[in-house]
Amino acid sequence: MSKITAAAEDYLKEIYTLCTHYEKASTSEIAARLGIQSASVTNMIQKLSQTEPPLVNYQKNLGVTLTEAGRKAALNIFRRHRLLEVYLYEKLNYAWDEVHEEAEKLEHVASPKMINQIAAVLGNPTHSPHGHPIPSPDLMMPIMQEMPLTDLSPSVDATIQRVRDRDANLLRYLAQHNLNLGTDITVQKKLTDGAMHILVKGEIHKPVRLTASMAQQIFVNKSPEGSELPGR
Amino acid sequence: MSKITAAAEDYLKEIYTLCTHYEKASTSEIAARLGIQSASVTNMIQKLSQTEPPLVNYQKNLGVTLTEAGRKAALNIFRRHRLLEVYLYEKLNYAWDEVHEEAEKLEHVASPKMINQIAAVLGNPTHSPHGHPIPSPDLMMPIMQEMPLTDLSPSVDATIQRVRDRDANLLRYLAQHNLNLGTDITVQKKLTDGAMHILVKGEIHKPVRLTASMAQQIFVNKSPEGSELPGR
DNA sequence: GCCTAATTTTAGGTTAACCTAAATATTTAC
DNA sequence: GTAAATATTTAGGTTAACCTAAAATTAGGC
Repeated sequence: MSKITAAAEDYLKEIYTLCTHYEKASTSEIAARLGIQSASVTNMIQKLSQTEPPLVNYQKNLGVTLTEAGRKAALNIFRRHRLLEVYLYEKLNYAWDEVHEEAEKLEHVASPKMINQIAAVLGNPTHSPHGHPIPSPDLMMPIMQEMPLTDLSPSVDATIQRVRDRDANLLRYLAQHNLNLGTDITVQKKLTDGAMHILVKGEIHKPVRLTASMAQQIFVNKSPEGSELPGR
Repeated sequence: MSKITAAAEDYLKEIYTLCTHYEKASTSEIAARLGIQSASVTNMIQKLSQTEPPLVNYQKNLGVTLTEAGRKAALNIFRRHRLLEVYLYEKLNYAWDEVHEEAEKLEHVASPKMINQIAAVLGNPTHSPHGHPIPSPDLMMPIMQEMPLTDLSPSVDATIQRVRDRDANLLRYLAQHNLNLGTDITVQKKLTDGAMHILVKGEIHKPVRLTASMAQQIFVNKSPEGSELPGR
């Protein structure tokens, strides 16, 4: 149980996210997402598979998955990261497009005590400012009830539940057009290339245009049943 | 003006403090205070003297001083460190013996924006929880009016103004005996080895014993003139 | 099924920040 | 003033985390 370095923590996070999507995380995908060369990834993965206990399952050319220890470590980092995001947003007046970058650095140095205090002061929030679930202190991940905005049919009422946090420009654009977490919306029109026009409920403004790649980063909840705002 | 690494920041802080005491900082003193080997210090100093602009003045075997750029950088780090300490103390319920260690890590990653927000939320404090002065945004260091407790004559009323922050055990001991910043005290008796007995004003408890090395880390203000509490 | 393309790994190199051991300066002590 | 003690620097080594280039493996196209 030696100390996990900041770099290793970044790998674990990416492997976690990739594995929720694809079963196994490939060397080149990890490299692309971390913005480094695949050779470096192979290298780190080999190290992570030789720690005691191992953090990843690795066999040459076959992709990586997390071990239970690796999964726990990853959940812990997500908890830290997302609590820090909420804290910056709620207590230090950060905008939601600014919190990710700062949390990315703080998560590697904040002590368990600091994370506990932050969670306590915030009242144990369950979701980040972008709607990502925050693992509980015993590392259980809250279940999200959501669908991709791209799957929402026109004229159906829905609420914005989650937005990916990597693209600060997107987050700024959404905030500018009043598309925030909890905002009720409808798809007015879908274009053939995947772009769409969105109507914000209760506003008479002209519709907000979203490109396909923007829409892909937004997740919603159909209104009738699930109209509660997540705790942020 | 390339980026100053975390390790370099630690060197600059130590060189700053040593230079306020001794004119020049010696390799071995820096090494002792950072808990590393002198050879490593020589190495880093040579690098710090070759940056553009140089951060330290260095000539073989003659000790180091900070350049103006180095001094500015050091003051900036002290500002960050001490603001973070106040923040942890005031907003996250840290005890004063816990803040130093946490701030030591956070200071290297907190962005200028974060430091600004923290300063604003706290109302621009001028002193750390241990009474150390916090450089202003334009890096002016508040002037301290204080004397070493070891210089205080028995029976003279004084107020605790500053305590060095490196020794968490000392800080805990002081807090346990109600010796906090702003506490009014008197020296009851000085022993020959430099130890002393302290009376806390307004308390009927038996005197608090301080060893010489403890007393050396405490700084006070004689009461008549300067009885204001520092802003913390 | 074979060949090309893409992916992954190996091999060797770089930088930052430490280390130890040995060499060189400097200071102190008598 | 010289020898012994102390301080500083040099030289060479280690580890973490990246890199590039080349070799090996796997996958896709027809």
